[in-house]
Amino acid sequence: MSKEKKFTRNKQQKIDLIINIAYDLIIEKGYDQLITNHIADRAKIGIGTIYRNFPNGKADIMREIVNRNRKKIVNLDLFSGINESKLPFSINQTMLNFIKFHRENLQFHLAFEQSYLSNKEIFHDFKSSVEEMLLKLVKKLKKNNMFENFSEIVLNEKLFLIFNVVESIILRHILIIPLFETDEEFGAYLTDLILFHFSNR
Amino acid sequence: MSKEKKFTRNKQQKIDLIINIAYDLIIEKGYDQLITNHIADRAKIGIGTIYRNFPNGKADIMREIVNRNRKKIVNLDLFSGINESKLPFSINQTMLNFIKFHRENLQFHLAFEQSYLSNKEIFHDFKSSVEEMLLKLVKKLKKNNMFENFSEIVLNEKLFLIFNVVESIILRHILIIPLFETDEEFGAYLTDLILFHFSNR
Amino acid sequence: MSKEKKFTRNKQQKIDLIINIAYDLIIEKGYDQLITNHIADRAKIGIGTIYRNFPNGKADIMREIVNRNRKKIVNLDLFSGINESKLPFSINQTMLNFIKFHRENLQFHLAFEQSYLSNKEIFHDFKSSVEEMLLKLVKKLKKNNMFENFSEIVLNEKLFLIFNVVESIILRHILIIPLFETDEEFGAYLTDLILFHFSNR
Amino acid sequence: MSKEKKFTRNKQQKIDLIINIAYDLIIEKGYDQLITNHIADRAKIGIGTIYRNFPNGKADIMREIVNRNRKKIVNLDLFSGINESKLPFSINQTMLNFIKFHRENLQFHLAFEQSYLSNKEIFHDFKSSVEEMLLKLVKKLKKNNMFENFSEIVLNEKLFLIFNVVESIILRHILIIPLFETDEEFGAYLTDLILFHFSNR
DNA sequence: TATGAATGAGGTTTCATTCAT
DNA sequence: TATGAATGAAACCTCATTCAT
Repeated sequence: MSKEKKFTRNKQQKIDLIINIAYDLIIEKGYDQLITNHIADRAKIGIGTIYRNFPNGKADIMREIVNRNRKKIVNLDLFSGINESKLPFSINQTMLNFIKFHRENLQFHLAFEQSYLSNKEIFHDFKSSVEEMLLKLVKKLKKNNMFENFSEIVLNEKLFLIFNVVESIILRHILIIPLFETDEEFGAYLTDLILFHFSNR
Repeated sequence: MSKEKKFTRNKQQKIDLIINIAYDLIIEKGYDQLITNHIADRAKIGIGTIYRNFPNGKADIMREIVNRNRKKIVNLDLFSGINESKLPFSINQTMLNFIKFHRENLQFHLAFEQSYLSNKEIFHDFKSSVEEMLLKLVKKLKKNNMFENFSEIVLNEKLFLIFNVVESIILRHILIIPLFETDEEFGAYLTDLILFHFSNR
Repeated sequence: MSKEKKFTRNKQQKIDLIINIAYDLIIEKGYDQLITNHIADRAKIGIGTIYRNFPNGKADIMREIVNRNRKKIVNLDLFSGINESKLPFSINQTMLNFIKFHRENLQFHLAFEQSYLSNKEIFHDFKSSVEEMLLKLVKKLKKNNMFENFSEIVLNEKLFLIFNVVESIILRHILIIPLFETDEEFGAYLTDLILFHFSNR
Repeated sequence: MSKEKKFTRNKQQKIDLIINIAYDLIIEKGYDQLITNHIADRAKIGIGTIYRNFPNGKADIMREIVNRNRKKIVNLDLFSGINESKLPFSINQTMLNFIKFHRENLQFHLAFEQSYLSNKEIFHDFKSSVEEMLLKLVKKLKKNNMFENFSEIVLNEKLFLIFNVVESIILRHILIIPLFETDEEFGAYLTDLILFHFSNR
């Protein structure tokens, strides 16, 4: 097979290209500087091709980006390392990872916030994402015989609350106002906070 | 009764008018739909008047709006009702007010978030606002002989953390994903959360 | 017969149209009254088309106009009729043509001056134009065995000086202050002046 | 008389202030960047005061600037040093001064050209200036018994031509395209050129 | 199906001039 | 008479979207 061989990219490849380039541009410049023409230029495709594949332009593209990158926004997988037998330690580890994870995906998170502030629809996908991932997480924990004193429903509720609380605090810390001087302190605080949720409340 | 005059001369009045109309427009349409020409049209003033008073247009206007409406964003006054002798109750009241307050100022908060995501400068004012108000709050509580087992510095730190944590959770609940079904439940949760911060941590 | 079409697609045609209309407008109103919107209006094209083809607007357009009309500014071809065997006469003819040429292109010359007084870049093209045309002229004269007592380099230098001197005097005469009452007198003076440059200097 | 004493500037002082500041601004930024509001700002007077004294704004101001600075544009005084008994030398000196003079007033000359290209009226004053100064110069030379073989009228005509020719060449050299490598060469050339005008022509 | 030239509404900003105070 | 706030036409330019090819 010669490397010279040029093949016309098929539909799916074009879509992938558009999404990837749009993602890069968002990280580089932010959501409000995401210009459809720039995407076409950098992807070396016609602007028409973008509109053929994403009839509502920018909004559709962002929606697809969010769908493909849910894990960069939500990622409940990180919580699956929690181990009841060594709770504080495993939670602490999880939190440190969670903080790190948010720091790494800072730009994307910013863009995501920007986009859903002006386009609520993007948010639907996010919500169902959280619910779906949470369900999986609970199933997994239960399979590992964790938190047997909580019913599946209660565990689901608890984790849902914890996830949202922890995430909003981390985002505030990273995006808005630093609340702790080191990640270690911050992680310790979040660990305490989670344990508080599992206490007699 | 004055005749039809081509010009009306009152700088401060014009500035106020611009700010008020811009505020209304933001509430109605959001920050990215805040258009200088629309402000001028609705205020029935020349577009030049806006740029005379706000040389950087939209950015300057938003900054001034934020400055004038800090209390709609931060408002730590609400916390001054906390009474150590009947802590749970007074905190609960405070939280209910705090939730209500955020719900009332939802649109503005949204606009504020939108604006500082694309214009970091606006944020400086917010930060110093928080710090300043916090200082006042601590002084007031101390004067009323509250929390005597905490030094002023420690109390300041604690309240800073509590404020940010509570606020980010409330905003997530209101703007993004509802975490509780009723405000009473939510208030109760936040109360517990605050008490946790005052426990042996 | 084509139906009414919303878009007409012919990049080069559009570019030519823009340039031609801009040229006309410059002749009519001068460089500082050349407004991108006016060009679009008169050409019945969208303003965006102008900015697509000339990203820096007016400056780019003027630059292209100057490039396309170099001969209306410089035109050393006129000098190629110089015949050493009947020098005074051929020079005189050349000068009369040169004067006439400048009078015909007066408005454009004015616009050109206006434009390069506020936009030095436009000038680069002019300079290289002069040099290039001069080189061609010298080659041509040499091929016709003219001015054999001057080396190519010396002839080039002499003609460069003569061209600039003559041109600046003609422009002063036409644009600023009339120096002679008739073109014949003026032509005779310029002829003498050129001969002076070919004398023992 | 106390230095504290504040006196209201009278009309003439205001006019002078406006003219001086406008002149400075022109030198700094060029004619098309001369903004009436900037003049008022820098002069610390109201914009209304400018329009009271110069009802046609910018145009009137430039006209007055030109009137007051004729000598920076024309300055035939420089020619009064010409001495028939040592003609080449005195002309050469004059030319070197003339070149230097133009170089020093380059910015102003540029602004002057810019202004009269878009406002021909400014030019009237210039023309009469040249004529008037020329008349004085001729009278002076005659009084010193110079050029006795030319009638006053002829001398006037000759000097008028010489002045315009020399000036246009110098301006081309300085503003547009350098014609000589050193001022000495340039001065020598101009000297020859002037002598040519005084020869049997 | 892919292209990208063309569109033009809509945004920002400037600045000469007017006129109420 | 001096002021400078106010004006607003008019300039600039952007970019999501359409559609002829």
